[in-house]
Amino acid sequence: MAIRLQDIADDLNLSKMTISKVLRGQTDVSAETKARVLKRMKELNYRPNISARGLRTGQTYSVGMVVPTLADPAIAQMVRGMNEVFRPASYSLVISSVDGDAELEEREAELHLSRQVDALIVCPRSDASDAPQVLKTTTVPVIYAGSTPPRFAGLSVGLREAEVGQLAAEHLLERRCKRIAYLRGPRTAVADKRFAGFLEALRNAGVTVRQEWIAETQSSEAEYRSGFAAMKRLQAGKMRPDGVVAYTDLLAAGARDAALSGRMEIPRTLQVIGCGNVIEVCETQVSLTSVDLAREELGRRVARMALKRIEEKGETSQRSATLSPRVVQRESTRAS
Amino acid sequence: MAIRLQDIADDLNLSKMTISKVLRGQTDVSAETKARVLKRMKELNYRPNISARGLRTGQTYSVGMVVPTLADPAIAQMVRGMNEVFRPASYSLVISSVDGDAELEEREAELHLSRQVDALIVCPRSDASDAPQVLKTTTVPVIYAGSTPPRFAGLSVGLREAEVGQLAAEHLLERRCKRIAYLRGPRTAVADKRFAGFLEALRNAGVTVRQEWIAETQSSEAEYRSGFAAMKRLQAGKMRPDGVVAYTDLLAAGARDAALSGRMEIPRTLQVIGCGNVIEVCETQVSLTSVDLAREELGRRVARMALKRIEEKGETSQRSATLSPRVVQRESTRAS
DNA sequence: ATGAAAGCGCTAACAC
DNA sequence: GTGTTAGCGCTTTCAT
Repeated sequence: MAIRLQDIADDLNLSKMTISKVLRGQTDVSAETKARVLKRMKELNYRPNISARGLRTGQTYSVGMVVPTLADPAIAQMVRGMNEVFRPASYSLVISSVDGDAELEEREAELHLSRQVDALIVCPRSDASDAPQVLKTTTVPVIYAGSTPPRFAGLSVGLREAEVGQLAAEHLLERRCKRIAYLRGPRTAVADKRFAGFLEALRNAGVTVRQEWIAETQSSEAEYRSGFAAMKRLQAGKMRPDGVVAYTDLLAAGARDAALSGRMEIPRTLQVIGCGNVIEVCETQVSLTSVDLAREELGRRVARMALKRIEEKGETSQRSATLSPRVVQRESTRAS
Repeated sequence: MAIRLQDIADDLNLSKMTISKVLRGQTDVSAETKARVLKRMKELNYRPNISARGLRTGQTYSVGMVVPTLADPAIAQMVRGMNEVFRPASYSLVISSVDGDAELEEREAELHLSRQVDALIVCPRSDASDAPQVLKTTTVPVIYAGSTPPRFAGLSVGLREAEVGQLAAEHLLERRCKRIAYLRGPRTAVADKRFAGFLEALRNAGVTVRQEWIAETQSSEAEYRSGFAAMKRLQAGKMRPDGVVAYTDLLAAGARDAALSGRMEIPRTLQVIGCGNVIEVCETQVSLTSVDLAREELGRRVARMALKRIEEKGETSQRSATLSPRVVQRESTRAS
């Protein structure tokens, strides 16, 4: 077995209490003793048993996180933001990925609670209509990251999704686009909100929305191809769009490449804007203007909220927060 | 506080031992009692405290994993493979991302040990020359995933990196390429091995390697642009390559797009092959042939190795394993 | 400044 | 089939 407090105590003819005090930086230990203890700890490669400590104190300094998938740059960004806050506070983030499986999400959330996390962060699956059951029966703080499922009355940090569509539309309108197409993406709550924002911006600008320019795209697989195909279809119509808003950067990239492979020039005859601001995708070819979804900031906010809720044990002085997206301009739209 | 075994025991006028037995599926409990207990557990939303159990049994059923970054599709694939093995065995994978920081890697590994993981999996940073110090002073099984750092004498599951370069070269040679360029990527051990394999394949085929076709590319940032620029340079030379092997898919994509934007046709006048088989990157434009790095299988193997090592407590009947890559053909190279 | 006792929630080993 | 005792490694509380 590994080295324990007791071993060090025996070794130094002290009680384990004294060792424990040194370990936790208590001040009522003589400097000399403290030095001896620390030295021996190093030598023996002592590592405190966090489970045991947690059992005693009721705090594990770990925060659970449930995400639909790890293969999503947005998640990686959020996690980076969270760690920025958690690490300095000595908390660890324990992530589990559930591959979009609702049942697994339930099980993993439960597992986290069993492991005594101090808080639980949930990134809802895109099609989630409800929070996992477990979360309703726990006193552990739960925070939603990205959006709150409709029937969950808890804390969350979200993004003004409607603004995403709105900003994208306004960006193109400011650049004199008159015929703006939209690549719709999946039929999820998030996608619907972005689309609604897009429509509203056009309406506010007095620009008509033509049904034929609202392009349905395939499911999340093969997004690029889906965007490519949709753009080809749009180009085949008699009225060609002079601007495209796409639900994701990959859709936008597909649309861009379809346009380039046709007769279009970007941004001269067609301007394109995506969502996500995923650099690996945006910084290609004629680079893509994109709506940044503030994932890192979102991660930071969620983490800070979690820490606060952990501290205040019970009374909840807190409110959910919502962030705004912003446009990052690149070559696929004009400068002014 | 949460519900404990004791609460259920009190509730049902049983000893907590009986409850514990039901919890763990022991058979020496009457069917009737068992049913009552299970029912009450459900009702009260009882969740066993895994820390406490771990403290007692010395097993936490969690496996730590340290990765250089989460924003890497290869990692996501490995994790999927691991979970495929771990979940059915009731183990959880606890991942921490260290953003390529050696010191952080050390700290996170230590943290995992403090949290009493049953095994530790490490994905070495690309520039790692040595394993974290902590790992030398622990009895917990440690397994390297992807490659073993030079000075670490432990278990690992790796990939025959030289074969990656070799397969790529052979793929192009079989397709009648005579003038094969190579986009080299960063100066890491892995990149060097792939390059060595590439050189060997050419030598075996009696094809000369021209220095001017070995293109240095920028650091990992902006890979696409780097590949694009490198290809432009190659095209500007008097002897133009008729085939390109790139260290990553993103480099390959950049090279492909540079070629397409010039006078080249792919695969007719230029054939391109990348490494990584990242679908989001490969399935674009003229889709990219790529060397698949068997990440999911690697994850599975690592996980199985971890479970075995956990079981056999001490004696180590095991040897490291090495997997082979394989080529996935797409449009950027010819059919035959 | 140091230490003894008790107990966090659970389970192994053994009675009954 | 059920219960008792002891203890995993640590910290809290209170003596000394």
